[in-house]
Amino acid sequence: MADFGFQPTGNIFREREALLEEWTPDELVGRDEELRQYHAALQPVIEGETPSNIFLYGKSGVGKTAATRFLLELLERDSRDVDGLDLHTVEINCDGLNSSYQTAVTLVNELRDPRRQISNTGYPQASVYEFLFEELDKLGGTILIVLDEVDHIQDDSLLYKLPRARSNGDIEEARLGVIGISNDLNFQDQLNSKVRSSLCEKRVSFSAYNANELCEVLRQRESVAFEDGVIDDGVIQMCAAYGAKDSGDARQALDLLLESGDIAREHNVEMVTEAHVQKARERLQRDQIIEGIRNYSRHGQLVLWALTLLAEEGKTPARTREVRQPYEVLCEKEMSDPVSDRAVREYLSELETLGIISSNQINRGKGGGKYKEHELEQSVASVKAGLSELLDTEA
DNA sequence: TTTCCACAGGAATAAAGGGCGA
DNA sequence: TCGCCCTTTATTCCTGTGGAAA
Repeated sequence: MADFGFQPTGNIFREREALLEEWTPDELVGRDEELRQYHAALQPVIEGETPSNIFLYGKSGVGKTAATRFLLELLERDSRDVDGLDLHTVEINCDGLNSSYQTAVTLVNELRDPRRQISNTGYPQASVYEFLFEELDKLGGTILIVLDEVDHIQDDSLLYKLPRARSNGDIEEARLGVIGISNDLNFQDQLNSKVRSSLCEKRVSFSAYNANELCEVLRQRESVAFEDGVIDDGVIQMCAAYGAKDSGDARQALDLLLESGDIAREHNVEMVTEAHVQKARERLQRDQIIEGIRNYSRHGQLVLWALTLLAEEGKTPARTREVRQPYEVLCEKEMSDPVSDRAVREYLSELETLGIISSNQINRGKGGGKYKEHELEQSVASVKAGLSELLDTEA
């Protein structure tokens, strides 16, 4: 058997944490205008006034969450010097929370003692809101609630209630401000007009990073994260180019740099090269697929598997009914009944949202009709690797 | 200008499952 | 244990869409 003992290697990292999402830099690069607007929207807090509700929007990885953490840290620091200002911030990520109910439960548990947590089901909605307002009032002072990825909440109920809690008499002691963060640029339009006007009192739009800005961001982190001279020429540009291609996403570019460093360390080499970036990209794509469909129902995974088989045979883009044929064969092998056409359409639509496949609408007019064609957005090898890992673990 | 096609996707509804309080 | 209240996952039904063909 191989020797799995742990020995320190020649470490290329100085402070690896600087590439992680939770790390907040001393200075945010390339976000000056966004920070100026955001700062102005938070100003009432330090004046001791009721906070504005703020809505941040922009594609993923453009610095919305980082800017929030950066400014809230400063705000908390400076608020300590202001007499009579008692500031609290609560941050939750709504990814995986589909409803107002689940979000309210998460907020209650965030505010409560670990011994008094409530479960995710079983309570009437009104009781959960009652618990929430009770906890907020108990906390008192000025409370900023950050709802990251707020567009995942599929109903308006909580977003309607929170900004009105004080005027409706649900809370008496606390002053409440809601900061909603969304990757979905159309989210505001989908909101009920009353919710929109209260939740989006102040709006800050975050534009995508271009390749030059991404280079700046990566260099800033690289200088902290890595030892001097371990990054090969071209590695930063390559990560930035991939990030810019992925709609100006700094998070993906940073993940890519981190993974490249990890791969170099695994191979016990002293330099991170472009070859490591290539390898890291494949690994991240596979992980993205696994993460995206980990909690998917079996049929959702089979639909993706069916499209992958078609891609392997060079039969993509494929229309929905063409995906159905291999899907039914897979169901037969699994000895389970296939789901309806409607459900297959729903799965394909979700896979598109996850960025795992892309769908294109085709209209062939009279006699041909209108339909969608789907193809993989990631390489067949990555999808197969991701799917087999999931299907094997579940088997 | 109207017709037609092939779906897409919204809405209503059902079934199954889990936690809570009485 | 039972009824209630919530969830997720699915089905059925139905309307809307939009560009080529008639």
